Formats: sequence, C-alpha cells, structure tokens
Amino acid sequence: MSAEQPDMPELKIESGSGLQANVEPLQLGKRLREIRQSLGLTLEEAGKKTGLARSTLSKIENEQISPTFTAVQKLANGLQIDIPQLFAKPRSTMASGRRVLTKSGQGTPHPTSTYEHELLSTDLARKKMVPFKTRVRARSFDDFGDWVRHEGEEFLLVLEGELALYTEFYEPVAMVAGDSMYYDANMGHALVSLSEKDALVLWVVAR
Amino acid sequence: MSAEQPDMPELKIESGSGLQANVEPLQLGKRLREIRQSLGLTLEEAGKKTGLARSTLSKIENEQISPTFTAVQKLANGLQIDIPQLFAKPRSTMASGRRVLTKSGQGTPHPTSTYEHELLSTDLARKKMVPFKTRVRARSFDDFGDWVRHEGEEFLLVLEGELALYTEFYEPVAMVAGDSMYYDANMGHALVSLSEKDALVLWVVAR
DNA sequence: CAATAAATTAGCATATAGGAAATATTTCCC
DNA sequence: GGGAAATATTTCCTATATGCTAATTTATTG
Repeated sequence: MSAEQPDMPELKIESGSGLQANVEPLQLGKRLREIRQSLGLTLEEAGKKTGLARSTLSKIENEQISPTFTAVQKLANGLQIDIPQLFAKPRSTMASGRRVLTKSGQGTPHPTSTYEHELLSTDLARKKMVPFKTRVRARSFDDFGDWVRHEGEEFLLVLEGELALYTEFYEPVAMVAGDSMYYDANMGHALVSLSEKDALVLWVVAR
Repeated sequence: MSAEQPDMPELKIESGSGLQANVEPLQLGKRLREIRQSLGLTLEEAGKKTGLARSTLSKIENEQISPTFTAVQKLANGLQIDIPQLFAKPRSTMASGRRVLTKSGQGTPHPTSTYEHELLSTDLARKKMVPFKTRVRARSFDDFGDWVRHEGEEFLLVLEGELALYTEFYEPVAMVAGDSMYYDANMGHALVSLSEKDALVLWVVAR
C-alpha cells in the first residue's frame, strides 16, 4: 500500500463514537410482567424466587417506582433472566423469525461533522450486530479529531471512493471500493477520505 | 414485490435458542468508572451529561449506593452507553491491535452450485463475525433447494443486481442494490437472483 | 353469581438513594 | 515541598424505594 501517514493529531482517548444504540424509553415494568407471566409465576412466587416483596414487584411492574439496581439484579437472578433481555423491546419473546428490511437510504440518519451515518436495522432489539452505512466527507482530514474507540469488533467494507483507515499500532491503509477490513474496535481507528469525492462505507459492529 | 414463493420445505418452529447468560457478580461501579474515564470525563462533566449529581456518581462508582433504575438510564443516555454494555464482563482480554485487510477479490473463494462465496478476513481467529461476499448466480431459482438455517444472526446488503430473499414465516422480499436486511439465521432463508445478471451481496454472520 | 385466587393499593416504618455543599484528595505548576 | 486549582469523597438533609400487614379491587373458575 502506498498511503503516507499525514501529520496525525495527538491521540486522546475519546468518546466512543456515535454508534451507540439509542436508549429507548423502555418500560421495564411491562417487560418484567411479560417475563414473569411467561414463567407462569404469581407475584407471590416471583417474590420468593427473587427475595422481593409482592407489593414491590407489583409497583415495579406498574412503573410506580424505579427499582434499585440491586433489585434488578435480584430479579435477574431469581427469574433466570438475562439482563440485556430486560432492555430489549417488549415485542415477541420469540427469537426465531425476526427480520428487518431496510430499503436503500431509508435507515436512521445520524450526522456528525465528519461522517454521515445511516443506521440500518435499528428497530430490531438485542441484535448481535449493528450495521450502518457511512458517508465520509471528502477532505474530512481537517476535521480529523480523535480516535474512535469502543467495545467489540468491526467489519468495514468500502462501497465507493477511496479512503485511508488509520488504526492505532499500525500504519494507515489506503482502501478502495471492494476492499474490506476487520479489526478490533478497542483499537483506536478513524477514516479519512482520500479523494475529492465523499466515500461511502459499510460498517458492521459486533459486541 | 413480485416474487412468487416456490415450493417450500415444511416449516419447523425452532426453539428460541437458549441465550441465557448467567448473571455475573458484575460491579457496576468499576464498570462505570472505566467507561467514564475512557471518555475522559470528570465526575462534574459526567454529572452534567447525565443529570446526576457528582456525589451520586462518585457513590455509584464506589459501590456505596445501588443506583435507581432511572439513574442507570440517565447514565446510559448521557454517556452514550448501551445498557447491556454495563453488564458485560470487564473487557475482552486484549485482542487489541488486531486487524486484517482484504483487498477486493482477494478473499478465500468458496464456490457452490448456486452461490459463489468469497470469505473475507479469514485469518483472524475467534472473530465475532464472519463476513463474506457472495455472487448469486442468475436464475439460480432452479437450484433452490432447501432453507439455509443456522445459529446466529445475519446481516445482508445487496451490492449489485436484484434478488429475492426468501425467509420462513414471511413473504419473500425483493431487494436491489443498497437494500439491506437483518434477520435471525435460525429462520430458514435463501436468496434468488431475479435478474438476468448475477447479483452480488455482502453477508455478515454473527454467532 | 358465588367463591377463591391473584393483583393492586394503603399505611406505616425503615433503609437507602439523590442532591447541595463542605471536606478531603490529587494534580500540577512554581 | 508549598500552594492553587481541579477532582473526588464525604456529610447532611430530603426524597423515595422497600418490606410488612392488611384492606380493596380485579380476575378466575365452578
């Protein structure tokens, strides 16, 4: 590869990028009730298993109180539920049979100064991957701010244009349409469009 | 949408996969501090972003109090963290600094009668995702055999051509370049090229 | 409808979380 | 090392979650 490393801005551990799942206004209460009932438990029984009072459970389910974190843990333990499951949207308890189609350009936009993200498949709860398309602005180099760094692994495919992928510990790499990269997202990374035009890439992030 | 559904094998409802994680003795406090610091935020700043008092944050981080669920939500919102991440184990030991570049057309070929797979990023061990590009032969309809079905989730992006994605429990969907689909791979699925030409798609599978 | 079970609510006591300000600790510069 | 500023922790007070017991309401069921 031939990309020459330009003058990089100094590193700074920075905000983990904007690809965070939006914290929906999830209703823990509903969710809990759903789960409890699906287990065929009465409040009484659930109370025994979790060590929480019937009344407390009731109030939690009816969103009259905001349970303590320890209470949530007791719930998770007692009812054998995976915590992330509590945060998934109410919808189907079924894991099978889920699918979400996103037509071209119909994703959820999420613009930043340098990038223009389009989140794909946003409304699917507890996915293992978060896919999105990103337009990297031409000359975004100037804006090159900080490394992006977050949990998980990332797969990147260049759809259009030419760009350079900078990654901590490595030399930057020039990439053109069709090239792809797989890397650990804990490693600082950033993209810069090399050409006059914007570049288009697909990202998939997995926790 | 015009694809007619061919003679499909009989359905089978699959178990929702036992994706239960045991509730570890997670230390929310440590976890939180880790995150906050990795964002380069002081308690003060974090306080502003989350709407919680410095002192409260301090106590939470030091495990002196068990935050209210609403507090946890504020945290998640303010610091842009995905709630399940709070419950994730400390952090995958290392793996930092791994990356693999695959130039266009340089992946590992893997042809079958209907598809022509090109595996990307093959030599990276224990990845969370498996990405590959696939050429779907035109008129592959004839070969339509059985559902493909496996563990995990799948993300699909159409790069070229037109095709139909058949999935169990749903009507088939016509897709063109730029369209994407996210679905549970336990659900039977199959692709058929609708046009004269081959279609090109990108898949990413996550266990 | 009656009888029973389950869920919600009420009232009160207690434990504890949350906010504001004081105090302690660390960091940094001279 | 000695401030001074920044950051973190602790204190104190108020707000609220939790547990009990019991009463009331709302399903279930025969």
